[in-house]
Amino acid sequence: MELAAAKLKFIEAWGKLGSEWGINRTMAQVHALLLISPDALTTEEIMESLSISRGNANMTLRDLIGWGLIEKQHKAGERKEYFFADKDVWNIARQVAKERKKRELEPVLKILSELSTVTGDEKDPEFKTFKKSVNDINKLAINVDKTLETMLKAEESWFWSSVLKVFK
Amino acid sequence: MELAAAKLKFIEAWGKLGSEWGINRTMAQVHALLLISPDALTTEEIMESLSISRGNANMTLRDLIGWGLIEKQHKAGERKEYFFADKDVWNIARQVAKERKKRELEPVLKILSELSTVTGDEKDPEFKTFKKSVNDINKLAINVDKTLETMLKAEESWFWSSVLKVFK
DNA sequence: TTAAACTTTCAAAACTTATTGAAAGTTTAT
DNA sequence: ATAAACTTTCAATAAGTTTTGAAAGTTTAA
Repeated sequence: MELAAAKLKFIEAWGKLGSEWGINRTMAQVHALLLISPDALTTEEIMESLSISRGNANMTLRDLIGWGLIEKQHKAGERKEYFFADKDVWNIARQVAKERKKRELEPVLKILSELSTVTGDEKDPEFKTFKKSVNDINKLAINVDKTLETMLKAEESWFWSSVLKVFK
Repeated sequence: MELAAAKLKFIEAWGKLGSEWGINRTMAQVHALLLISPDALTTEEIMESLSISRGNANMTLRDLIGWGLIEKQHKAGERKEYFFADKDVWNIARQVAKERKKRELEPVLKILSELSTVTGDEKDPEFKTFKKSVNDINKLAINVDKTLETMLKAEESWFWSSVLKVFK
């Protein structure tokens, strides 16, 4: 396969994966573009490469910075802003895990612990079923949270060797 | 908190979480409703509880069956179909992991391994950067895949005790 | 200053996805 | 066979999300 075709395919696949996981397609595509680009790119170049508008490019770049996935770079003697992506895939995974944990898992944990406090008649099947489901989900969510916490602190090789030891 | 209020809150939270993770909100809500219901419910009851149309209820229930999260139940002497959810949270987690692995991770792995075969000039920074990113993502995805594979086969308590040993 | 270079904003439009509801289809009991 | 009970389909519509692009805002150099 040609490099140019491969790049397009990668950008498309990354965009599709993103949208299946609740991440805006364009955002995933811009990220993909920067991931495979050896140099930092300008807004103009990104607009051009992906055929997107200035407004869209600007907002998407802002969001990606918010996710900690890309950074601005200034080149001496130039006014333009350049953008580049962290190329360390383990950092990327951690960054995404960190943000989703904060934005989604933590609010859910909070609600679950609130819901765990519901009181009622232990003889009522409605109450018993509710309580059991909520408690079970709560326990699972706490384990997921702990695992993510470990991942956030860990070096890649150590993390995977630990997790994959499970196969031994 | 009252049981009735807690139920509503649970359904709402589950729906929101679902939509953040690329799962249709209504589908997540119907699942939540069945999860906390001690008895199987009819389409009618589900429509009523969540104020959704018959068509929507029917399609959503079908999708949930497709995901292996709920089942139809027939009651002796009744024509109506009843639906109930598997209440084992570990089974649910495995089922979701299994489906998403199949629907999303596997296609991506396939593309990544194709993209790994791109050939080019090792001196070209464009080529080097592309290759490195694709290879690194590929390795990470393979580890994720292996971990999910283990999870799919594992008992809950064994899986988490293995994974959480990482803390020792 | 001024104006060119560049960035940000946001209302309107385009696109995507979810939902409705009525009609068609199916099954069962009589 | 018929009709009642129930389920499924799908075209139309609504709701939600993303994108555009022109105008407003900002920064820099001269």
